[in-house]
Amino acid sequence: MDDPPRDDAELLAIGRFARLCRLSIKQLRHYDELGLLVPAWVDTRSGYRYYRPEQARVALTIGLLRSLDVPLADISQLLDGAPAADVLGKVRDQLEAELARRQQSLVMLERLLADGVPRSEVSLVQVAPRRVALVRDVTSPSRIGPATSACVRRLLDAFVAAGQVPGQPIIGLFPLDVTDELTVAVTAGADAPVAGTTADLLPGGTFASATHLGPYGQIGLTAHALLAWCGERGHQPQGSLREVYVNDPNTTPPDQLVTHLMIRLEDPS
Amino acid sequence: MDDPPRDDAELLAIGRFARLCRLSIKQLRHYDELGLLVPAWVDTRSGYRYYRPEQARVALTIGLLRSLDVPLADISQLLDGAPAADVLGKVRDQLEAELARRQQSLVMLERLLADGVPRSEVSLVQVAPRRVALVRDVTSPSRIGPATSACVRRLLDAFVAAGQVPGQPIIGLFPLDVTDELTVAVTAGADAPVAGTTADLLPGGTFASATHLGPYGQIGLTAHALLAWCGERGHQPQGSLREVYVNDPNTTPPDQLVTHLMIRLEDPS
DNA sequence: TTGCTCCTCACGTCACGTGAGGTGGC
DNA sequence: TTGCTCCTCACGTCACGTGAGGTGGC
Repeated sequence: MDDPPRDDAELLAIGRFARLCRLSIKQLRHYDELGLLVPAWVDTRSGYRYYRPEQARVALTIGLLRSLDVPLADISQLLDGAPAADVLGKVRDQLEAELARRQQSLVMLERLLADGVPRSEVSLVQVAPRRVALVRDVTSPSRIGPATSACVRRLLDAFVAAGQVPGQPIIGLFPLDVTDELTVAVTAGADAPVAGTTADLLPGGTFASATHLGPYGQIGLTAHALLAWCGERGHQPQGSLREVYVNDPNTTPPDQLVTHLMIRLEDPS
Repeated sequence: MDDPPRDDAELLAIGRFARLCRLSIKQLRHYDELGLLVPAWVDTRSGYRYYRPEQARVALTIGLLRSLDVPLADISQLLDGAPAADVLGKVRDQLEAELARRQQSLVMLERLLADGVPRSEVSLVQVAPRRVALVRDVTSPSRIGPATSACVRRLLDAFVAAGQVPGQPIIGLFPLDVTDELTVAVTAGADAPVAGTTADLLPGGTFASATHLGPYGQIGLTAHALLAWCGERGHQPQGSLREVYVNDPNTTPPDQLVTHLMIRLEDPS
């Protein structure tokens, strides 16, 4: 296998082939190492790589997919004959999720640019335990918004179906740890069990509380201020972050939505 | 400086501080190394890092900015007192550009999912040299679309102002090498010079030609097919990629736009 | 003392870009 | 032969995560 193939007049050294395919020499060497695009012939004594013109199509396809940020591992699967619908479908879904996240980041950045890092007023409040009907969902960080509104709808529907009236206000519960998978829950006051919901008891105690004014998408900023307040004082927040929804987002413009954010502090010992 | 500060009752070991700030221990150590967030005191014999509760606010701010993908170098500048408008403004602009690029990638991916990697029909055509009036602009890859339409407008305006009629069709010229900064040009036939434009002569010769049907944003796919055709045959494309605009995008729906893509091949020797 | 916490390396990630230092090909 | 092309390391990028192996603190 040390002999060049017969029609070696057609063979191109890596530099010419790279120009033909608009790839860098380093890229071609990298794709060779990965077995993604192996030269038609390699001179064993010099190590020189030689390509065939027909390999240009694959090379250009790799370049096209890379320009769309498709990872090499996925390109590899495609070239190995994996169904494009599966591989590219997955890539598209990931890209969509990433885009949604970045859009949110952009909105947050604009707000930070306009108002700076927030320093909301924080107060300590005593809260009594509360019997509630609860509905929950497991979701990803980027889908907190939709998942929460879906929970609210399910909760209110359950009250209607049961012929009961939800106790105001509606309160959302969110874990403080940021993980890939998190559980959001939405509650409303209920003295008797409500079918299709879980009966739960929200613990009382001392809470740190800050008020967020504006769209739900920016609650993170006020949560940051609240956590900073707790941290500065050495308080270790307990349990989950509570969001007390003061208005109905269906009838209130986003800029005027009022939400109380609350975190329970450890019991004094 | 080896003694702990007086009020060491307030000092927190890295683990407690990390939980307080929702950062990982590894992150805190990293920020220490970078000088971004230095512990209030470090035990020189054990190497243990100790933080003060008041440092939680800075730590949380770093976490907030990181969750928006602000690079540590920019966060560092912000903490050093650089104007937020400058630093975050730059970050926002970069994010916007990145978002636009990803949006385009998403559209391309959808099209690839629907139709697969394109294999357009390619033909060889002889083209005569052509006297043209030319308008050009230097832009970035992500702004090719807007930059091109701006050139078309400037070109047509120049013809109107000069009281001359542009020779059909309008042809765009694009470099084949992908770089950060590229020059796009738009031309229309003109026998006499037109004020506000450059007189130029488009060379004739043998061209490989493929026809793109659909929105301009997806011309890249047909260009890929055309380059693949050339590459397979070992043709080294010369000069720039020509786009011959057959329709007026103001009166034709994007899905029905017809564009001929042409690349000049080397002269037979 | 037992565990738990913390420490410092060192390596991996992803897809290359950028030299350094040397040799092969025409 | 002169240059030009190509070669193989090796290191850097960015912000950490993940062990390995060991020690300090209460």
